[in-house]
Amino acid sequence: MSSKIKVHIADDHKILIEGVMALINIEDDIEVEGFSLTGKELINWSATNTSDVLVLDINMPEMDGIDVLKVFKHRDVKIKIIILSSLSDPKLVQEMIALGANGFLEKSCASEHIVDAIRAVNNGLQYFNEDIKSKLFNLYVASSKKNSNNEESNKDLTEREIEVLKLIAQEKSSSEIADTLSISVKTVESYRRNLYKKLKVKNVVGLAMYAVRNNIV
Amino acid sequence: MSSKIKVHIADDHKILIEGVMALINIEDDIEVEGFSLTGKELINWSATNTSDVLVLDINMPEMDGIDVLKVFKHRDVKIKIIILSSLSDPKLVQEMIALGANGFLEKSCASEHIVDAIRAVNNGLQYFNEDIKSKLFNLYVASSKKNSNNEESNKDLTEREIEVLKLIAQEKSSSEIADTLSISVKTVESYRRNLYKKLKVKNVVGLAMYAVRNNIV
DNA sequence: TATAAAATAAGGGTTAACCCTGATGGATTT
DNA sequence: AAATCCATCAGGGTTAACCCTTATTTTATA
Repeated sequence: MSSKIKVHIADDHKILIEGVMALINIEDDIEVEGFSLTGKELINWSATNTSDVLVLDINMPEMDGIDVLKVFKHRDVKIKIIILSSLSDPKLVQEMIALGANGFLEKSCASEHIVDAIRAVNNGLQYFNEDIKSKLFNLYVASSKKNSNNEESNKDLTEREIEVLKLIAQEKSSSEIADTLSISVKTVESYRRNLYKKLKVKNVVGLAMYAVRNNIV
Repeated sequence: MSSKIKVHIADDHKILIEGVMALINIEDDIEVEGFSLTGKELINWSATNTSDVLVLDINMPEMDGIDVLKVFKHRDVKIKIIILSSLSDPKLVQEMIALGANGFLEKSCASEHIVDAIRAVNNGLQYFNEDIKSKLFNLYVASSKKNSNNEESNKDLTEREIEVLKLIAQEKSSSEIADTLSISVKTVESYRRNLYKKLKVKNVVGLAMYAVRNNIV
C-alpha cells in the first residue's frame, strides 16, 4: 500500500476522539493525523494543514459543524468530510450534503462503520447509513410529488399564454415579446393580465417563479 | 380481515400476468380484479372501473406506462400504482414518481416482493427496492452538490442582499421590503442594483429565477 | 492604521409594469 | 343560433421598477 489515509478528528468531547482514535489505530491503512476540540481550532488548523479525511462532530459549542462546512466551502478546502451526529434530521443532512459533506454517521451506529466510511469517502464515494438513506429518500419522493401536483393545476393556460410566459421567464420586456411574436405590446399586456389572474400571482416575479417551477423555460 | 385488496394488472405479456396472478392467489388478503393487455385497454377500463392497486408494466406497445401515468394524473385517478420494469434507469424512475407511482419493482427481483409491495402501497407507503433507492440517492446527492456549487460561484452576495433577494422572490415590492427590514426604499433599491450587477441579470425576473434555482426562497 | 467592503440613504429622472374598460373576428361547443 | 373561448388590439391612467450619482457609518481585513 502506498501510504496511510490521514484522518483528522473534530469533536468537543475528548472521550469520543479517543474512542475513534482507538478504532482507527487497529487498522493498518489509516492513521490519525491530529484532532481539534472546537470549530475555531479546526478552522485555524485547516489554514496551514490538511488531511485526507475529516471526521466532524456536528454539535460543537460556539462554531458548530455546519459553520465549519460553510467556511470550508467558501475557502474551497479540499478534504473529504464525514459527519458525526447524534440525531439524523433529514433536513439537516440535506443541508450538510449541499455544503459538501461526503458521509454521515449517527453516533449510535456500530463503531466499525467508521473505518468503512473513512475508506469509502477517501475513494471518492459517498457513505450514508441505511436509515439516513431511507429518510432522505422519503423526503425526495415527497418533494417530487409536490412539484408535480403544482404542474397539473395549471393546464388552463392557453398556448399563447404559455409562449408569452416563456419569454417573460427569459427576462424579455413586453415590447421585446411583442417583437418576437409580431403582435402589439397591448396584446402582450393582455396576456400578462390573464396570467396574473389565472396563476393568482401579484407581479412578474410570481410569473417567473411559476415558470421555473413548472419547467416552462 | 375486512375485505381483500383488489389488484389490476396491466402488461402486454399474458405470461407475466398469469405469473403475477399465481403469486397473488396464494395470499388470502389479495385478489386479482382483472387485467389489461394494452395501455388503451387500461385507460378504457379506468373510465368506469377501479381497484386498490395497479401493477403496471412500463414497456407496452403504442401507449406505454408513462403515457398511462400521465393520463391518470390528468384525470386524477385514485389508485395506488406499482411499476414493473425490466430496467431501472433512475431518471425514468424519477419521472414516474413525479407522475404518481407509489412503488417500483424490477422484473428481475424476487417474486415474493410483489405481494409485499402490494400491501405496502395499499397502506399508503412507498415501495422501492434497495437498488433503486441507492441509484436515486446518488442522483439526489449529485444534484444537491451541483446546486450548491452554483450557489458558491456567487457567494459574493452579502447577507443583506440575500435577505432582500428572498423577499423579492416572495413577490414583495421595494416598499414592502423596506417596511419588512425597517430600512428606506432607497436602500432597498441600492441592493436591487447590486444584485443586478452581481448576478448579471436584466430585471427582477432574472433575480426571481436565480432565487428559485438556488433555493433562496 | 489604512484600505476595502458592507449597510445605509437621498435626489432626480425615464420607462416599463400594472390596472381598468372595452372591442372585434374567428373557432369551438352546446 | 347562441354562448364561450381565444387571440388580437386600444385609450388612458398610476405606480413601481430601473438607472445615475453621491455619501456616511460601521465593520472587516491587510
